[in-house]
Amino acid sequence: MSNIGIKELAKIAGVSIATASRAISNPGRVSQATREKVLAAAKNVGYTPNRLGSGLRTSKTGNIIAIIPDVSDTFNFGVIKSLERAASKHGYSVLLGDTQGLRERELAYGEMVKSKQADGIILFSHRLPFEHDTDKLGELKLPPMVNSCESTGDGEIPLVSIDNTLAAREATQHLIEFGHKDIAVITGDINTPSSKARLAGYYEALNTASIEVDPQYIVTGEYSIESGQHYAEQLLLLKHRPSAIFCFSDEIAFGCLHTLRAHGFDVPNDVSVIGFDDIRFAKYVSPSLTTVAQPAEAIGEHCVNLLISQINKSDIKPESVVLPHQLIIRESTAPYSP
Amino acid sequence: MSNIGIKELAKIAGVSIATASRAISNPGRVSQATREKVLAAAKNVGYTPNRLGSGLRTSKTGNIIAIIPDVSDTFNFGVIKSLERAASKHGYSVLLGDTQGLRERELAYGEMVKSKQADGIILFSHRLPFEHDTDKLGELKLPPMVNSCESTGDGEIPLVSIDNTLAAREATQHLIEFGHKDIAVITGDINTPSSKARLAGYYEALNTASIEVDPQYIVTGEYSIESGQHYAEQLLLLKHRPSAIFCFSDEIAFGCLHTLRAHGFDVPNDVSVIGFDDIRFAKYVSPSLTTVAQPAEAIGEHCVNLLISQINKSDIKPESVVLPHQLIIRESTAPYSP
DNA sequence: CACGAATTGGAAAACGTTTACCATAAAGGC
DNA sequence: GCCTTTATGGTAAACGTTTTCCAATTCGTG
Repeated sequence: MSNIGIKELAKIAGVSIATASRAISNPGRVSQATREKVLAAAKNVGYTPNRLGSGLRTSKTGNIIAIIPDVSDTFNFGVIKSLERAASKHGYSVLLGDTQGLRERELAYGEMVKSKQADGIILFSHRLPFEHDTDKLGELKLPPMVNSCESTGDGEIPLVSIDNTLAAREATQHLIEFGHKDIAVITGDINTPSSKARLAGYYEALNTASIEVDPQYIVTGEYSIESGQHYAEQLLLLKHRPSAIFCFSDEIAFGCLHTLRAHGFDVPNDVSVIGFDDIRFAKYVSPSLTTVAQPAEAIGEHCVNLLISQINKSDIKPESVVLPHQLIIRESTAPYSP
Repeated sequence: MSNIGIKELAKIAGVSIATASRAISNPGRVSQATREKVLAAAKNVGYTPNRLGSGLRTSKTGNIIAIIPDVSDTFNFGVIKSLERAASKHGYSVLLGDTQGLRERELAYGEMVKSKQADGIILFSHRLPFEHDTDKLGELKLPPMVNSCESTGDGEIPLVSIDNTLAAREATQHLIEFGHKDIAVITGDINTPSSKARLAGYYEALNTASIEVDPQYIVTGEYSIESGQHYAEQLLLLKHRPSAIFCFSDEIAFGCLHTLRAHGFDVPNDVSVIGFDDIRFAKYVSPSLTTVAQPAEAIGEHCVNLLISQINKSDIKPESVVLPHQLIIRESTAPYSP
């Protein structure tokens, strides 16, 4: 069982333990010949460096922890996949931290950098995973960290996201251009910056078109199918029903479509529905979903790059990056027909 | 920056370094009073044990690596989520290992136990992530490992799954009971044990009902929407079209539904479609999908339990566990109408 | 009050690696 | 052949923890 260590490897390769280490890790002032000799020996005897040993010495783990309120959200998942791929390209691994919205678990995952289980954090939430007094936030010594899609809003943590306000405005404008005036929204958790920003975009579009906002048409929900299912019903109960519904995520839209269908409404002829995210299933449902595409892949990549640059030189706080979105028009939206 | 260590903690708490350690970690022959004293001091000064240090000493990382061919498969994802939750309940974290089907990456992730980045492996694939000669498999000293849903088939690794053959037989029988005789299947990757087993179940059902198997109706695909989309077309091109299609995953079924719809076929009146997995979206698509539910949550939990029991006593090879499935009849299947 | 049991202290080894320091050896340029 | 690079060897300290070994102390109970 006892695995071979670098000491034995050195002996077998016929070099000193110092050169063996130099040959395995990079910082190599080792001749090409000896490096090959060592590597060959390592392969031969099946030597694999013990990361705990090297980590203890270098204070690096090679892990990144992704802290996510809900891992099974399909959009988030796309980002995670891309995260994993990008991380592994740089020699990092991704730890999954599904908080289920529980503060206790947020804190536990937030500790992982301090406890040297990870070198940095990619945060999918607007809540900082640390205990802190809101007034003296500046005093908090933050570990390397990047916000994905949701911002903590303190300006300390670089954010990778699209321009949610603009995207939502465009989505709303699309409906307006189709002649809709009674446009409802079902938001995600209204505490999230993404939902707030999208709501702002919705207002902007209505204002620009001089359409009065009917507060009844604004329903604050959650980012989930069930939420879409439930709040769509609420909208159908209104005396004056909306002719279009802007859902702040595709999952909400799916629930919404389901409810509409269940009550005999035809989409898009009776009601137009537009989603947000462009998850994998959006184009396969019936009717296929008009939605705002977010570049999940690029988001993941940028998060990793920004995080690693912080890990390498901790004094640097990289700039936030705004990635392009795209309105994708499919079958679930149609011109208004009275 | 310099974090406090257990030495300083001991001094602050006014105890010896030995008792401090005993108080923090469990194996506690420490009085309740001193334990509390130490814990209070730890909380006070913000002490968090360095996992690299303790890991190096105990040879435990507290990590589990999940090796998965395709992380974004929605069903797998459900298992992963449950994995994460169960693992964290036991103090473990989950590392994500998306191999994208690449041997190179499989091997890299397989090494992680040896390199002490993880204590055990949960494998979502039938391919062993190690270099080995197929003939002397027994010589391979396997790390703690559990198979999720797919088996490597060597009997060395406990498997957590449903009875795929039985489940597929029941699904096929459901179609037969609806009067269908021309029943096609679109399989997943036919190299996977799950697809093989499901195909066997399909045969069994047809044989039992004395229905002759038409090889044209058996299409070997992949577990993906695109595959379903593509191979459904192939089935539609047959001179004598099937009246029902059994898809070996819900994603395949989604693609299949999409193609059928695109070509003007009505589901279930023209063609019945049945899926497999019961992913979250299955009941929300239109028509809602008849499918075989797999207990993703229970699968994840059992995987973790089996793995941890191996980690704790490595001489034990736990038994495989077969979990119950359930045929869920929704709208996408209907009695045969000529 | 005495005696066994339970708890704590002190010191140090061990886990496996990287790296700094210095010495030595080989290689190359003049 | 001398001198400067360059490559390597040897040794040892450090990273932070757990744990062992004893010895010393306190505690509870009769």
